[in-house]
Amino acid sequence: MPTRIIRGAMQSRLLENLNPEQLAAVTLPRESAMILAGAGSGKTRVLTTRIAWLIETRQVNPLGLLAVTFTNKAAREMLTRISGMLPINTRGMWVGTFHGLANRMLRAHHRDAGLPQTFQIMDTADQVAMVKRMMKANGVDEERFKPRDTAWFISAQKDAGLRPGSVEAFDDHTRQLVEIYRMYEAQCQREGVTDFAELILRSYELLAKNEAIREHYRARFAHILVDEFQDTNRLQFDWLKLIAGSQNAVFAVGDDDQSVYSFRGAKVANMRDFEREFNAGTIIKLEQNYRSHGNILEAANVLIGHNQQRLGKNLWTSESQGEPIRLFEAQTDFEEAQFIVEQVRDLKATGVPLVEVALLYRSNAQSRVLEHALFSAGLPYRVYGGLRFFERQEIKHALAYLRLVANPDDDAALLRVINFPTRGIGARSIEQLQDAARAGGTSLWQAACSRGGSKGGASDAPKKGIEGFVLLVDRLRNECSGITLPEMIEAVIERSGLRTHYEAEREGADRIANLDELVNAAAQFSDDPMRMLEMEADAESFASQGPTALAAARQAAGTLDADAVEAEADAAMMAAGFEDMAGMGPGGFDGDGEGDGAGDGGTPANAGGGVESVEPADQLLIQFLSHASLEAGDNQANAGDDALQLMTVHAAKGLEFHAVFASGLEEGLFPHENSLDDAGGVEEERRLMYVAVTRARRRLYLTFAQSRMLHGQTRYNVASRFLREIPVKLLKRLSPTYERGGGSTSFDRPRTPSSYAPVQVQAAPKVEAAGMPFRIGQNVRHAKFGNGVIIDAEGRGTDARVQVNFGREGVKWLALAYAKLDAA
DNA sequence: ATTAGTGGTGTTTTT
DNA sequence: CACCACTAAT
Repeated sequence: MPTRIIRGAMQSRLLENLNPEQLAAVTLPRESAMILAGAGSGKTRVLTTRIAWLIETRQVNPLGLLAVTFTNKAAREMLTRISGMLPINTRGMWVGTFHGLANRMLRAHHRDAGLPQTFQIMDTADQVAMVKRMMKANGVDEERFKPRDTAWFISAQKDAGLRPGSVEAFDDHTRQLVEIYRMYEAQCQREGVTDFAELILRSYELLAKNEAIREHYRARFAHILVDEFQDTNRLQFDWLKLIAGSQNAVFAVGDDDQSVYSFRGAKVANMRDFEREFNAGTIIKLEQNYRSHGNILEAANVLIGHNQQRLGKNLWTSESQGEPIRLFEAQTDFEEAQFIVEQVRDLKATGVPLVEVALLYRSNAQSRVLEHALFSAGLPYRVYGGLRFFERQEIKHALAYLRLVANPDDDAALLRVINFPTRGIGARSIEQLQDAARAGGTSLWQAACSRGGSKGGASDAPKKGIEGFVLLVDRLRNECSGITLPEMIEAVIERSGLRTHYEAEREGADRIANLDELVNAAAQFSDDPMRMLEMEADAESFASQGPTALAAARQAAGTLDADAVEAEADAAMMAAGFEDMAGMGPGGFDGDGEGDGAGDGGTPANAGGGVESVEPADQLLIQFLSHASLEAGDNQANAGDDALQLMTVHAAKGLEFHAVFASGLEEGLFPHENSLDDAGGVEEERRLMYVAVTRARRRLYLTFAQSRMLHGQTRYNVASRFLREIPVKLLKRLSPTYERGGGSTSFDRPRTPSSYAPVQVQAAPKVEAAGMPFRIGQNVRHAKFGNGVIIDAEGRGTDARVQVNFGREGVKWLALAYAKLDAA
């Protein structure tokens, strides 16, 4: 076969239509580099084309590169695009999220990492529950140390790479937190569970401590590519450094203007530090935007220009100005929703598919009103975020039973279901169990077994309940051997009594449906080709456990031996038209070739067998549970339908739409009030706004409401400062279809920085007929605080007091007898 | 010992 | 409003 000709043709096709900067980035030599990629500048394209180019020009074997993203969606997207560009099988490639890849590495080397093969991953809720248990057990004051905050503290330490012994505590409070951290950590180890941050920290430590493993991965991954680099935290930064060593090239793509995850430990400073710490030779800026029309882009540029802390970058487009940005001021959140419904209908009527329309908001709570309006209007929509599938309580209950089947020492799982459905085990019994477990240094499960079994004696009622529970789980475990994953879940749902329980519940129909959906999800997962990725990781674990283990694995696995793996990899290469690469070691540089191959061989279930006598079906179960933790799943099923897309601005990062509605643009909401006091908080909110604006290709709506129901009460807000930062010439004011009288509004007022106040409400309710000259919703002026709006009032005559929202100056109660307030 | 009912509290963004 | 912790009734 004339390989050279094919290769030449493919190469030119790959690099077609790249602009000079993109081309330079894609074809950089093997050295670390930072690509400063603005919104819509073809970031993902550059990343994936670079991967394809490296493979296609034989600079690297597909298995010799590592590509890291933050979201599962981004990882999937990358794999899809790569397979679209090259006729290769992406299976087995290390492309995934930090957490996913760390998990994969830990599964492969669980012994060296000090974890049981069956280790589970707790989500945030589990983590908080565990912290709470630790605090209770050790008599920590729950008033002074809130479980949520403490869990957050622990994660933050891990994100910084700090174990309890390394945290610097200068005050009692911190010392106590560290103490809880220490207990938490010990408990996790006892139970064989991890949390999100632990995956990466543990993986980091594994690489740091174990030279053989470190060198293995360093030899393998000649090219490391990182997406959304601005979102990396310190630990992830160090993790990358460790894998890269001094030889491997790290291709980092990021945009400091889109850094919106500092609350989760992300450090924009990592982008600056990269150059120095990774010896980056090159920095390339991608500034041509291919997404948005001129007006939208200009608005984004001006907006982000208000930030001081920037690496500096200015997007441009060759597109025309396009439509003006539409601005709508509603009186209420309800009216805002109505307006959006109208506009969406118009868009739909002009032929815009609803999946091309996004409805964005700052916080999940805002989706309710919008959903209500859309539902009433009969417009199909899909909400991202919020409570996701695997986070629903019925799903977590079912999964907890499965977790116990996989690992009975998982205390969190046990506590979740030991009395659900209720079987007469109350707080007191559980407490006794916990005492026994602590005394014996065992898991709750072990305590439950000895309690139910040996300690016969008195005819305790709780003993019966616990005994029944132990029996149930044991029976489930027996039943689960030798059946498929969906069958296991079916068995759990039936035997545990979950189905019966929810059938009896008034609102249980949805929950039953979700449980059935879980069985479906498991069936799909069992057939999912993506899952093979994980399978292969296990094949690798044999390799890294040395020749003896490898030999054992070969025997035990039957179909899987090193030769088969290599044959498989070669076959894939041949199929891809890379016959000259077949037989080449991974990475194209090293020669170890330690079974870094795909290992399904047509009998995937066998790949995980051997070594620790974990049954294939159990292996699948463990993978499914990891999957459930790491990818919480979407929360609504009908993904294929043409539906309006509802999501937070955070969730929208990386996406683009024909039309975008950014709603709730009010002071206190966006920018969010919680972010106003900390340094850099507003700048991060502004970056978030920048993300929202740059999602739109052709049409952008900015909406806000003067009053809004939030947490059960009406709040009177003023227009977001971000709206004022957008040049008026780019905006077009819209009115609702039913024209309300003219009159100035908060948006028309003089744009002094401190006047984020006024709102005009036409029919404000009268509070007090006599002795109260002001009405709720009325605009007022105060000599010191500036313009504001009345949001509450009480008393009359000389006792009369009003509560005024002065926007940036805050919300204040003022006594009319003293404060001189004028109607504005 | 469990459950149902009540009252207080607090709220961003997510792998 | 939604979630928790606590209390009173079973």
